Amino acid sequence: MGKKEEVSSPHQLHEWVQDLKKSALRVTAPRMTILKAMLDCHGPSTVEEIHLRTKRVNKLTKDACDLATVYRFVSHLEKLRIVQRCEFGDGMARYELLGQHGHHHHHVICRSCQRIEILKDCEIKEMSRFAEKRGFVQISHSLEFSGICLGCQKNARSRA
Amino acid sequence: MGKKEEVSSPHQLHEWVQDLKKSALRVTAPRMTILKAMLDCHGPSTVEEIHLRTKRVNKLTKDACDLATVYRFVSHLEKLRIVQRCEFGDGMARYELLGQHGHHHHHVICRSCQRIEILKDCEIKEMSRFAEKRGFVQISHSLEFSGICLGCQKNARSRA
DNA sequence: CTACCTGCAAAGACTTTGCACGTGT
DNA sequence: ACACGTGCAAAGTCTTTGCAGGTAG
Repeated sequence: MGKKEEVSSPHQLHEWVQDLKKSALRVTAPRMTILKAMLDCHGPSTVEEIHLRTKRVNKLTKDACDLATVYRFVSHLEKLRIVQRCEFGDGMARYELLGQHGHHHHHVICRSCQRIEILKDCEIKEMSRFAEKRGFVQISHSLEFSGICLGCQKNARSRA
Repeated sequence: MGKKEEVSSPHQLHEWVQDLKKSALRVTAPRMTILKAMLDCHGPSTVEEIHLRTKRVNKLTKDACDLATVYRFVSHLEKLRIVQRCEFGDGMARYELLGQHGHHHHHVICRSCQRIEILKDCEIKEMSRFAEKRGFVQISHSLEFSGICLGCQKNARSRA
């Protein structure tokens, strides 16, 4: 009511359908439901949460699809850069639609209730302050980079 | 040979023994071996890697202790802030001694060979450049904060 | 002597995989 | 038609836990 609902869902959906087709991925009922479920999730969600939402989105009492299907599909969506995978160190991956809050952003999670909030700024000190302003205490963070190192680049070249 | 070996291991060990005693944790053979094994690991290591090193450190052919013992002990070490836990999003936690390279630092991991390098600077742009200078390509990063949110602080107070 | 620690084995949690059947294109 | 997607169940990883016997303080 007071909150803005996700806008342009139909538009978003249509765009994703194009992305799937471009990548030779098929547009199926379970996949559409998963996309709708993810639109319905506000923020990074575990595969199980997404799976639960497929039930709700379809207004069904039984699951809209198998949990394995969600796992397989979010993995595709990650490669297509439609979702980003987030790790909070609590043993399960979370997936979040990109484009909802701009590309490549980060989060604060409450170690007690697991609620996740979004940080828009991308400067580490700014972001830390952001979390403080929201009243968080005992703030810690983890920052890890990944890439392909020199050695592996050379190996790849010599294999080619 | 060319590289500096870990200095003051005996001193380090003695310090940790004091930390354990202060926390009413017992000083046992398996625990000493795990600490030595961690000193022998240069950088963040998985529990399995640490476990393997306990064999080598003791020059034994059989395991110096059970894998479960390593899990239980590193968890203690984390609470004592003797080690820090790192997550690289590949499904297993890594543990690294603090104090070896200064407190609270971050890493680059090669997505291909899993080799981990240490980043000393703590400014995100600087760090990204650091990884580039080392020849990494396709660099991405993940940054997540955690803390205790306002709601949970209030709940904790009202429960007290 | 007592509380804590350990090894062993089993269970748990999340995720991946194999396979036969179904379905987009 | 045929490759791709799906459900189901089983297996795979990493990690945690229960318990009986052992040990530090």
